[in-house]
Amino acid sequence: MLQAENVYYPKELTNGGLLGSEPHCLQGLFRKQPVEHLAAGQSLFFEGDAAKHVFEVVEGDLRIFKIISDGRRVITGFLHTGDIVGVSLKNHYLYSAEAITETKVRRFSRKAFEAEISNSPELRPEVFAHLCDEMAAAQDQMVLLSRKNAEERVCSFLLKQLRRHSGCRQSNAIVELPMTRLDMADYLGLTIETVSRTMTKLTNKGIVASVGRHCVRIVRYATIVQLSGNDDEYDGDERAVIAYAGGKRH
Amino acid sequence: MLQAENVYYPKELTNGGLLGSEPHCLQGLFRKQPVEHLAAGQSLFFEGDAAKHVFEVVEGDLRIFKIISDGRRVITGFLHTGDIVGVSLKNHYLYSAEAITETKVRRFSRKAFEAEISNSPELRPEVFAHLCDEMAAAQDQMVLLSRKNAEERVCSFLLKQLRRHSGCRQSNAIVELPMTRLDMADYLGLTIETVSRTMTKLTNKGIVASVGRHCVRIVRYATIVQLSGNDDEYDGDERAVIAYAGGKRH
DNA sequence: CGCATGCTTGAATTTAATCAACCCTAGTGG
DNA sequence: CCACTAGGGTTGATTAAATTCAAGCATGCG
Repeated sequence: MLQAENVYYPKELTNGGLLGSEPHCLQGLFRKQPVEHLAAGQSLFFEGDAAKHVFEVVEGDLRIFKIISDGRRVITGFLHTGDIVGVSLKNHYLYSAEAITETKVRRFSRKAFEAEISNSPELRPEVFAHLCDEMAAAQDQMVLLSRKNAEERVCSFLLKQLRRHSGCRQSNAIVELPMTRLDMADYLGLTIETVSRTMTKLTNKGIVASVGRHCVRIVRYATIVQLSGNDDEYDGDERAVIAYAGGKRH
Repeated sequence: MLQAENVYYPKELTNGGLLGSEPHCLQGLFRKQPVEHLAAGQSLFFEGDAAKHVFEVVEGDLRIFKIISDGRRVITGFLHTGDIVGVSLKNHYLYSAEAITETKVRRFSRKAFEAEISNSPELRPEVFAHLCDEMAAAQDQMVLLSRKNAEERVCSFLLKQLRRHSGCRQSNAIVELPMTRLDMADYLGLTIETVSRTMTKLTNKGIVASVGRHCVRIVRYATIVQLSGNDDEYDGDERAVIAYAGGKRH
């Protein structure tokens, strides 16, 4: 089921184990754990499995997904270097995780993880912030899936990828898309054909430029922001309140 | 902006204030707070506002929503008696909250709330569980919005409402729908017309029976479960693993 | 080279959205 | 008490967007 069954696990660190070197960030907890390798396509865990570990992505990309009754797949998120997965759940994983590219992860027992957290007033706010970010992302995704058309979805996605990797917001930035078109489709609630057509359209309009299959250059950043349907101009503290009246219906 | 500006707020309770009567559940924290009344349609807080309070719904129903650029509204959830709102965020509310029916709430300062939490090893797991539930609900909603058709959405919604109020899962149960059809539509990512048509269809097929505008009787529970597209038969610990192959495409 | 996989493109179909009309009910006021 | 009204809800006809079905293209790998 899980790979890496032959990896050696050192005795799990309890809070005692970190005396004198208390980590000040979540990633720090994983520092001493051995790195495990996942080949592209390999599963890290499955929806419904007992949630025994929390993971840090050391390098690579994964998809997080759920499968419903008749085989339809919904990707609820992608993970990248530095991300942590497995915090926001109780006893069982709510979703499956699978490597997209070759990937390196570190794991930490949830039990020990929770012990560390509850004993560290330093770390607790960080976990809380992590959960809030996850929640905010989920809400944005609900907005996207609920009310955005294909073009808006794809543009939102490109921006998200852009901001994740580089903090860079300029035109001419390069966005990596390690996942397949099917992954994108299952994340955006579209079909592979619609994603493809939309990408082509953006390319033809000169808004992005294709750089091979898994890479895109942002040509007109401002246009993408506009097409994404997020009022992203205002992402500071103050936010314009927009009345709910007479807008586009859907 | 907010109503109840003329309500008297007692000095906010810090952890000291609860000596000798430490609450063992989140709702307990609010016990001493005054009850505020909201008329139907009144706002509790707005997306983007500084998140100064956490709220407990004492009685009534609210909608939680976001508005995007051109006025499109997305309802990300409904709140009912006993629910707590405002936990999973950092400095600003991520959404607006509005009373659907006449509603009573209690508020608690976030600062004091967080102090209580971080000083109570009893309460912390409860907050954590709350966040996990919120997260799980968000994921289910993403699945619904991403891959379910109108009928599946409406059936999923009816089941959710049914389970929320009564734990009752039988046929012939009555489901209250205090919200309008527009609320349902904006929650389910549909239009009001599609919601209406779908409800009519379910009624004509004898699966539900209409009991006035805001009420429905579940006639064939099993059928609704089936139509909801959730593999809800298995909600114990073990879960069937379903291969991702050859299912309905969308 | 030849195959497989992933991606693109085109045409037909389907679902839900849109546009438009009408109905029902609760609440108001004469 | 009844008529009127406004808001919410339903229903029908038409349209639009995305899906589905189908074919072909590109890239990478044995």
